[in-house]
Amino acid sequence: MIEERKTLFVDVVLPLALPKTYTFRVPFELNDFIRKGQRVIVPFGKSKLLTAIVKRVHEEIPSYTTKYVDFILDERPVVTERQLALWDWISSYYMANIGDVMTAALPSRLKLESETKILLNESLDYQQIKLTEQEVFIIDALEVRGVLDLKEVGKILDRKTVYPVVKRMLDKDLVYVEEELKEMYKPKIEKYITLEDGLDSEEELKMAFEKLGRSHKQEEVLMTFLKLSGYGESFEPVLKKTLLEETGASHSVLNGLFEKSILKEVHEEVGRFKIKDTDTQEERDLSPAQQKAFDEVKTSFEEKDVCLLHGVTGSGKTELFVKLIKEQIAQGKKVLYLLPEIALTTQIINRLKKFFGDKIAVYHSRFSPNERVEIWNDILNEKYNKYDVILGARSAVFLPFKQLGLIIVDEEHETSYKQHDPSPRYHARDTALVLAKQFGAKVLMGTATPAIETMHHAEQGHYGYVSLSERFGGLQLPEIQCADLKEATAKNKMHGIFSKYLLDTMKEVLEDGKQIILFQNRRGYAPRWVCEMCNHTPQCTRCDVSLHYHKFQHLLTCHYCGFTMKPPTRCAACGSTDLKMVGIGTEKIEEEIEIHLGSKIKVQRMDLDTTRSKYAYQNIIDDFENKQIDILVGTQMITKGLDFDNVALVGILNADDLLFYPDFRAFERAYQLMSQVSGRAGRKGKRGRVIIQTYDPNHWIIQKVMYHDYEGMYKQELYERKNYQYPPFFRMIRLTVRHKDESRVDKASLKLTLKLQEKLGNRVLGPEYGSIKRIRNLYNKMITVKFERKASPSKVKEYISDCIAHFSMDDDFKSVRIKVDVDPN
DNA sequence: AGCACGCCGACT
DNA sequence: GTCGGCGTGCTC
Repeated sequence: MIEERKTLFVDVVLPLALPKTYTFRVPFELNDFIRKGQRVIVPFGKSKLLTAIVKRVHEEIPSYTTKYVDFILDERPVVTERQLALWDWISSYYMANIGDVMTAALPSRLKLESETKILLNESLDYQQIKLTEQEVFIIDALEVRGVLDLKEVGKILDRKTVYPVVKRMLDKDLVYVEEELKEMYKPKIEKYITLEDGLDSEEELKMAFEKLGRSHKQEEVLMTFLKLSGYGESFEPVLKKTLLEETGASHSVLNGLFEKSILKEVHEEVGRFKIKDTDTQEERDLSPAQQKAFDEVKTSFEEKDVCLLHGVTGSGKTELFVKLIKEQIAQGKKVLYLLPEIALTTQIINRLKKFFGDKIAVYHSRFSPNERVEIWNDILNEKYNKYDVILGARSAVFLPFKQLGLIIVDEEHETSYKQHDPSPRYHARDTALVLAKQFGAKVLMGTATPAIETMHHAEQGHYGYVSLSERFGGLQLPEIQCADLKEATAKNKMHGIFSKYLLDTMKEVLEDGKQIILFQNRRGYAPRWVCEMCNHTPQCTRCDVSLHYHKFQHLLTCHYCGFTMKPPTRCAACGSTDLKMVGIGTEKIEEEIEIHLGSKIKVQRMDLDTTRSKYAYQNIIDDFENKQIDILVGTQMITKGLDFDNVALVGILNADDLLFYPDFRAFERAYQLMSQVSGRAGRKGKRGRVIIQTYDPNHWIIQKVMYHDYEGMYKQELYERKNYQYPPFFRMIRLTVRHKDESRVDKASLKLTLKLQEKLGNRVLGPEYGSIKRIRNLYNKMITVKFERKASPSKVKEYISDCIAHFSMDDDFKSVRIKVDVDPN
């Protein structure tokens, strides 16, 4: 009997900014192998081959002629059905192209493209490995040319489908993809000293000392080494540089120890040893307050899927999380633990690693593509059951989970959960709710200062609500005071940027041997270069902003497009040579501290500039913890989940910058930020102090911060939101119209607004320029749509899409780009 | 996102 | 006369 062959088609998602899926025909011989969720190689456009994800397999013959699927990359799907459903949700809710969602969701290593370049793995001896004929061809070519892209590989092999070959070679580690190589060689290598292998016991170490004989220098170096490495407790290799500095010994002394096989030199990526893992920690009993909260969370989960844990800073939310996670693990379920900006939260990672050892995986965008695919695959192949807990930043919601039981959203209020720039502009907290729903999993949100929206959901009974208002160990909340800058200025009591009150308190605290954190908001007071004659400030050539001055590099830079220039010697406007620097950047604060407190005080800045490298952040934290720094000066960054024991004072240099800027969330954020910063003061023993410098000490937000009155802040703010029709009562969608021609932006945005208003009426606001009129040479105007929460969001979105489509038909506006941001921050 | 097709300025 | 500028449209 002849079985009829089926003609199969697949709808695939392409990793491009395309709104829809594309249909390809499946070659008969692949009929039995094609599966939803697999990666396939498809020809696209004139000469491109792309990695696509199969979204649907079907037999519906399209009205157009299709191309054929070139190759199936995977035996089994790499994207689960649930993930595809989540992609769809994100795509429709956030009005993003499905292709953009794929780009964001899939680790780059899973996306081979025809321009992907491969390089030889130099560390292999090819003579020793059995190679196929094709592999020999490619390796020979690579030895001559160094790099080949996949098209070139195709030419060498004289065939179109090169992926199977290349993929096998990648799997066998014969070759690397170019970006992986970059990752491999990018890390700075530093020399560390550690004990020679086999010197594990004290016995053996004793023998080593005997071997030294009368060499006092060597003995001294070894002793210092043991001290620095924390021998006996938490042993860690010591930086070679540190050891030599510390002992003042010459290199030859160290060489002596190498020769005697006592110490050895290892070359490691900077900071590699900083992550302490595997020394697991026994969990501590919960305090009565914690236990009560824990029980309440569990009770709430019996009825509701989502619970808000409102716990003041230092109340020990983490321990509670740990206990909940353990329960999930015991039931064979996995847990996703979301954090706002993972690079800033190594402390939490380390703490959790102590509890879960290597059953915890960390996933975020700073990891190399290799590491990311590894974690992806380990989660996908549940039979390995490698990880129980996934700790990650927002992109971790895209992992191929199988058995999710609980999602923890830590610091739920953080705005960095919302992806701002490339589309999809998704909110990881809200996406996590959808993800949890797919699994029937629970969501626990933890924060000391819930977002107004979240609190409102809790109040409405959509979420459970558990409060943990007692700080662990009976610690008191810090005492918060204001320094009235208006008064201080009038009475001539300002010392540069410091009020006399703050300065005096700082002196007091330092004399006491305690540490200080100074907080400076970046907004507004960035250091600039200004002409004394005409007040002109150098501007970015591509954006309508003043350039910021970086003293260290002596450069003016644009924070929007990255443009840099040397500070001019004469004013571009009037030609004067009288130029000066103004503004309080963290650099300036550093100088002022030196002026007012002397140069002996050790100050460290912590901002985007000083933490650019992968481990710089952790190094600063460590130094501060080890009391090598007296005063830590920083921006937002220092507010995030850092626990220091010795900080007696937190100073907020100018609170007004936080308060007065045009954004409906300004007050909420100011409150969150100030209480978050305040929480850094006083951990063990004494009550911490916080001094807020402001021109308006009676401002209601400042008052709420001073009295730790979240409840009051929430009520007041909710009232305002209701009055002015903002979230949580109204939904918002922001459209940005962009073009390099200013008048065209004006006309286009007006036309679009009018079109939108046809049906939405006064729910459409704008168009108006944003705070920065021009970015990267593009003028941008914003239109905001606000609509009632009870209205159908999908209908409104559909209408907006129609308006945009209709508007783009106009010849004048074809090149005008429109960006859509649903639930903008 | 690329890439080709297509219509207007400074060069041999 | 041509080379090439980037504006616009399409990709199963």
